[in-house]
Amino acid sequence: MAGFALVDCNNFYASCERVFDPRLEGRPIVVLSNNDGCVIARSNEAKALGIDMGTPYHHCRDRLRRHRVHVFSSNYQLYGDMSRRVMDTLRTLAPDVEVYSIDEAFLGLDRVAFAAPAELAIALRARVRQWTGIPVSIGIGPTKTLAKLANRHAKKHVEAGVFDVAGLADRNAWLDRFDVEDVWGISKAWGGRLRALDIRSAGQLARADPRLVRVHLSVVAERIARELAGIPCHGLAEVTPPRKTILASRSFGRPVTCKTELGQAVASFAARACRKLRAQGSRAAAVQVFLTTNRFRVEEPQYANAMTVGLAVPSSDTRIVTAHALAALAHLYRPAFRYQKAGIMLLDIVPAESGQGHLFLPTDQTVSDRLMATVDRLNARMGADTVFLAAEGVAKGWSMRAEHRSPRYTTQWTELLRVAA
DNA sequence: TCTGGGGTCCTAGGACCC
DNA sequence: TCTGGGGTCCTAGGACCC
Repeated sequence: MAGFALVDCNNFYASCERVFDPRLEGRPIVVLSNNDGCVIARSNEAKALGIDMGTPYHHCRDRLRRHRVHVFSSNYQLYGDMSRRVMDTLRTLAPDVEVYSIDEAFLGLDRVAFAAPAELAIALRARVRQWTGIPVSIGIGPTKTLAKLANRHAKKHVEAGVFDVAGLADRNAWLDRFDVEDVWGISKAWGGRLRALDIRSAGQLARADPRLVRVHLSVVAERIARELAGIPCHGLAEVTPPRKTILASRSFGRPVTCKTELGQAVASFAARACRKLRAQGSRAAAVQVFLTTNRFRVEEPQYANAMTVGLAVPSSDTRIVTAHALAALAHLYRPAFRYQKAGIMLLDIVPAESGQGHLFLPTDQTVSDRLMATVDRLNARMGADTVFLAAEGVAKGWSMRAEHRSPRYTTQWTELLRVAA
């Protein structure tokens, strides 16, 4: 049984909030981006009210209030943990799972113990719902791109939430019902260029000459066309390769002008990035620091800049990375600007064990590695920010806004769900 | 007052080498 | 008037995704 299934959690963030507060069932919900900036998730009821994805919160706040929409700040500790539970549940019935995003997974169908893919899908859907409380939709097809499209169909048009392309009598006619922009990987911009070639529907793209698509767009688009035609160009990527870049950045809850506060923010980002770096068993050989004013405030003076510094020896030591990041910040900082965002990116990432030494510097990292491992263990066990560098500061007046965050029910001892008070 | 964060891949062009 | 050819590596920018 070849092919792929795409499992996609329905309105994932909104569904996570509902799991822990069933009163929200049937009520409109939106979830905001970091810093309570934009709407990034909506329940079906909120979609029906015409709340668009990506709308700035301050543009729709009054409408949300009028319609009694329940508003949540992003709660990534909760969503990340719920995601892990969903993925673990999928693995109980499907041995080959590629976690594609926080709310999506591709399954390989070669080794599953069901007569038909749709039977597996129905069983999975029921089990995920029962074990985690999260509703999912499942699309099945001979390529990832077709499974994606099948998922879209399942979510919109199938009560059971499962759809298999193989059951179609006329796949071309089915594909013709989708706009070309509905296809995974075809954005609005590419859709426009395809329309100029008179390719308007998914079906037309599937039937187009892939070489023509390559000439006018790119090899990436060519693969999409081939996949739509049923020719697999992408396999299942079960093991996630280590990240090649690691980014940690945030918008500030209010404009920041003070160099000390910027330094504390950058130190906090460095700590987060280094934790991710160590978690995947890597070291970084370069650090980039960037900062920017608020580009939406056109009446204010604007400044954005970035600087990359190399490390003598690849490191995952928060102290070393922070020191380099702060040195870069000192070069970048200009007084008299109102900064809105800063961040750091770790680059030139290498496996920790294959670290090349330094000709003249001592490179025994045992002490550093043990210290960092201890810090990570403490923070994992006792809660984030139990131990941190003083450079991060403690007041954190620049922290992002999160005025509507629900409790972190599953990851913080102090925020467990209260059944009776 | 208020507009997210975190990734990947591909391509073009310049630097540099023989 | 004439001024090689072919390759690799790096980087910036642009495209896409959730």
